[in-house]
Amino acid sequence: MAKSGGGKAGKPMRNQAGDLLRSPCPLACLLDVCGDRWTLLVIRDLFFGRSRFKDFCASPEGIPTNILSDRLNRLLRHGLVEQVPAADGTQRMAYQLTPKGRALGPVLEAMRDWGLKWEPSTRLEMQG
Amino acid sequence: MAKSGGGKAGKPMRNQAGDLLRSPCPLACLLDVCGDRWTLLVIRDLFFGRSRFKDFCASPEGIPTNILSDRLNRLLRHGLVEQVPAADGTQRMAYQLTPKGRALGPVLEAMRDWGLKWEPSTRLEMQG
DNA sequence: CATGTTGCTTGCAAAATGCAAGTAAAAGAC
DNA sequence: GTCTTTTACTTGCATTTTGCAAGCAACATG
Repeated sequence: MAKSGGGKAGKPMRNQAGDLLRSPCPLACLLDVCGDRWTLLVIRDLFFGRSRFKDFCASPEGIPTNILSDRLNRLLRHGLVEQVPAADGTQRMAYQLTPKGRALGPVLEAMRDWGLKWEPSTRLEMQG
Repeated sequence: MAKSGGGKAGKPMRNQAGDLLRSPCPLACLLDVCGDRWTLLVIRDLFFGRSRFKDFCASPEGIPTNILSDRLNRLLRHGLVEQVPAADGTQRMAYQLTPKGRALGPVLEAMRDWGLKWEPSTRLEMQG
């Protein structure tokens, strides 16, 4: 019997961060970056204009700080997020979406719309 | 100092499957159902017309069978997938999307479009 | 009935997660 | 400048999830 999984031939494909792809499927590739319970919530917060570590921590879901640190680094590595000097005049750095990260807008909108329609206990909050 | 995370008051909110919500955010709610590296690939396969356990196993990403079993049960529990008698005349059951599951179409499309645009090593395959 | 296929479950090692605590640089108060 | 607080993390560790291989029972096929 032929092996079912894995790329069948040629050189192994990699995403923009250099990680091996499970398959050439664009969906699978995105899931390797954002396929967990936290990453898209950080991206949501970035869309809401939040830009600092503490801001992400303050979101109602309560992401653990070690997870947040890991996810921000992954997003930096994959080029969805970049760091810039904070706008408040301090020495701190702020996180913001790159064009590649902002391009997830339609994904977040579609997911939000699904939730609002099919999970009645959800609602939009006044955040951002 | 006020606690940053968690629902602040009232009764705990739950999704349609009865699980506690991390927050009222529709995005967070969807991620509690589909927020991992495999679930949306199963849903993708269902959109492609695949309906049997072995079909999902045969996808190029190679989902482990215990994970597949767990994810199918979760999707059943949340009402995104249902089981019906298989169309091939045998005694077996087939999985198929409910309207709630099919409503994820726009999410998958947006994710696919993102991957095709921003991860050049991905492509649509002739599957389905 | 013998053999292969399908749809799982089980066992277990490895990895990821979640929580609390610790830390160091920067900012603000005095 | 010194003291205190805030910010942005890291570390340790217990718990949970994942991934792989194997096992197995119901069904299908010849």
